[in-house]
Amino acid sequence: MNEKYIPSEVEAKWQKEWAKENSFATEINRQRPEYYVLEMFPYPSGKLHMGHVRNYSIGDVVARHKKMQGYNVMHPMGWDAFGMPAENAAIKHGVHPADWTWDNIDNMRRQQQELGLAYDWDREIATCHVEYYKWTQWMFLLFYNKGLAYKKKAAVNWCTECNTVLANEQVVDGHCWRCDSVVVKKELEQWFFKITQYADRLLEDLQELKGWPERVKTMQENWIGRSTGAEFSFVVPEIQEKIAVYTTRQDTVFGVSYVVLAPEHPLVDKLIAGKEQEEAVRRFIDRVKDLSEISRTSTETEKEGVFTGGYAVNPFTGEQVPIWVANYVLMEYGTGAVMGVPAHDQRDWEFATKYHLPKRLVIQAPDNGLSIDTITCAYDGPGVMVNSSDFNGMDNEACKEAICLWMEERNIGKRRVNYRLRDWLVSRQRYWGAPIPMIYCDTCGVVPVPKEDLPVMLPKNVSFSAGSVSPLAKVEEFVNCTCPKCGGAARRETDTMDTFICSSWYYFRYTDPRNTSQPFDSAKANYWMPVDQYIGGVEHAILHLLYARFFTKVLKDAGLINIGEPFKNLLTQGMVIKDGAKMSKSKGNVVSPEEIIAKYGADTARLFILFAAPPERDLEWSDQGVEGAYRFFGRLWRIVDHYAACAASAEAEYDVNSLDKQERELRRVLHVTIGKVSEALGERFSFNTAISSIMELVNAMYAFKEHGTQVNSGVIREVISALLRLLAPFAPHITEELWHETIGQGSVHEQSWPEFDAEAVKVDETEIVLQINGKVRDKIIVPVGLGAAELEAKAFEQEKVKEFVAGKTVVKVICVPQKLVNIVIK
RNA sequence: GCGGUCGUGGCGGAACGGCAGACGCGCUAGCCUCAGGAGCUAGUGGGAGCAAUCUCGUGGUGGUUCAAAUCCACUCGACCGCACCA
Repeated sequence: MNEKYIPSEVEAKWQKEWAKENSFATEINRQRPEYYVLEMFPYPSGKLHMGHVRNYSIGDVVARHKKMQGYNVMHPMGWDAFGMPAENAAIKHGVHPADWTWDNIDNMRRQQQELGLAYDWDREIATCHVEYYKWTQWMFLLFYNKGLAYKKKAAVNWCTECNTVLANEQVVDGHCWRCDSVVVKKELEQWFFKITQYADRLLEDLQELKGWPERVKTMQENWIGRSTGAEFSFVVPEIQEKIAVYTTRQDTVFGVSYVVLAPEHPLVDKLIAGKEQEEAVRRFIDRVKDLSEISRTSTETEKEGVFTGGYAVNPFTGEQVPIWVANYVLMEYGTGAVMGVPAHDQRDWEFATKYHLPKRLVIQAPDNGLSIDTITCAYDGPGVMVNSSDFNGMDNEACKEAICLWMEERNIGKRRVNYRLRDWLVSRQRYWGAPIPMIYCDTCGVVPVPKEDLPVMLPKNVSFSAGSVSPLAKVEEFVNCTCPKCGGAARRETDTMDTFICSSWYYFRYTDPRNTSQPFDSAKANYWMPVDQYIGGVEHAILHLLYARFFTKVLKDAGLINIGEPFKNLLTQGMVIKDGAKMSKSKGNVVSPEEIIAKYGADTARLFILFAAPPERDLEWSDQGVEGAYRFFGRLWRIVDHYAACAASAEAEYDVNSLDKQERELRRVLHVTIGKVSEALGERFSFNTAISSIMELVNAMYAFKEHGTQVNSGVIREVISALLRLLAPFAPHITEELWHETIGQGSVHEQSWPEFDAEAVKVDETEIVLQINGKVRDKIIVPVGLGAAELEAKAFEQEKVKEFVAGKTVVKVICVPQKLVNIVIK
């Protein structure tokens, strides 16, 4: 065995070997429990970054550990390969997006292999492959046929840099999630998926997700934004129209002093036509529309509005109230119109104060302390109804219900549930995506491409230039087609799909990646799904993770699968940070995985990343920490080298009773370690503590080595065998090499997980802490299993205890066997 | 404003309510060495003391408990998400 640890030699050697064996290919096997571990597949940007390394290292440990535990593990990898950067590269450098993408995939796959990641490469997929996007198109048709895909004209988010529309989820603080440039509103006709139809189930089923971080569930909950209230209408007699309003505070209807419309509200025109206010209202609306989305919806922005000149009738009181238009009312939420109750809504309060609109108190606080003349802000607490006709005296919460009944009886309104969630805008005016399989025919209208005609191939010969027209629109051969219904001349849809559609079902495709007749076989999907452990960044909390849940529910309803949630357990890994900031080119603080692997090897890179912080927390990069991980492997190598011959020559079976004290102690530490590592890799995924206990075991081996030359080779073999198996999921290469140098047969990765021997960790004596009034004053060594009474007696025999107790009264004695004695004195 | 997460040595981080600081980094000393930015061994929270030992210490203030980093209340700070959502 080589005396020195040379990672490059060891790693190259085993990577070659593993590739030859295709060791991580999996098939359905009903003899063993299945386990599906998945890392979010990457966009093939060209190179792996440390975030990827962290993501895949975590997944790899889980996969390898579960396999050693006897699970039938599926651990696949693939490519989220459609998307903007490929197209930008085409515009900038004249490379075709397809060539650019496939080259990048090759490079990143090579890097993953250099990390020693245990993937089933037979299942590799790429969403830009025609055999994949054919089924993405099939999915689109499924949604269309279920009435879940539709086209509508709406004010949509437009990224000026990407030259395409974006879904609401993809706009972050008014900026594009990918390129960070400002997003503007544009009135366009676009394709949508009806995710709002699933809003309730997406919300309710969050409760099922016991294995998801609270944070992610809350974010989804916020995003869906369910609220319950009522909808009813104010009649506007002069134009014979009704203004519907949505409110969660139907208990305050008697306090309405005005109605406000969003500037975009369709009734505004009719209402102001011919009035003296018309000019002023139009000027106001034009000004508000010019404001960016961010400033328009900011809480900082001052509430502004204008009177329309019109009046509406409050159906509860018969009163006429003025109708205003104001910037703080959003057309997209509720009905685009709200009732103004200044006394009980802070926004209305501010608005009414500014424009001298009347305020009426309709809920009195429990202490009777509210008077409309003295309060200085809206009261939104609980209380008793006042100034509310028949509802006076009622508790306001109960009143909410009573008002609903009253409305429903008279048929003037109803209960309503509202969501913040909007439908998912799925069309994109870009080339590098899956073409939307729709055809426009002058005679037949919108016609879906028949499933048997799929795929709608993405043409290769396209000219790329920056601009707002989808490149596909300029490809005559693509656009012109025949109508599948009437056979007449027709045009293809030239938009492609949001790449989040591609990534919404890829985890199903892994279960049956080469199927040519359907997206996947249901039996296979049902065998593997749901994903037992999903791992990825938290940035997808309400993007990919919400879309994927939506897709899963639709596929379930379509009878394709029998599960309602795709990801049983979710681990959101933290970012990799350097000098306090996320690694990024612009900050110049990037450490490339390539560099680290070349210098220290993949095992070191993996070990450092897993050891430096718990997986869900941010990880501060430390070059010295990397050195430390490397040093540990050197230490491991030398100690195993020292005992290699001894271990290799030993029999696997030996008499545990023949061990001397030091050997017993070493064996005890081994089994303590097995226990700790097993526990740490169980539910908790605290890889850092798992590694620290393995380090302690190695330290114990060095301590043992100090003690002499005569050793029982059996225990040495047991220790090395178990040590290498414990470490194998973290550092696959070095453990494989050392395994072959010592234990020998087969691959360490084909071995079973070490078994914990409870007998081995038993000790004869244990240390007991003696406390006086909760403070540690002494420690004694006592035989294990000493009862409380004996322990107490022993404690009082101690000189130190006697000193403390002398002249005092013993109030109480607490004995925790095996742990401590606490004597309370006064 | 609403919701979530989190505050522990010089640093990354450990601690089923039971010895705070495991493990690693850094630092110090000794050994080994021609040498070492290699390796091995030992030490390493602050303060006091020659020492045994004492004392303070997990953002802050209270509380529960024999016992609190851990549980509860309030508070301060950091980060994240949503935010004029009616």
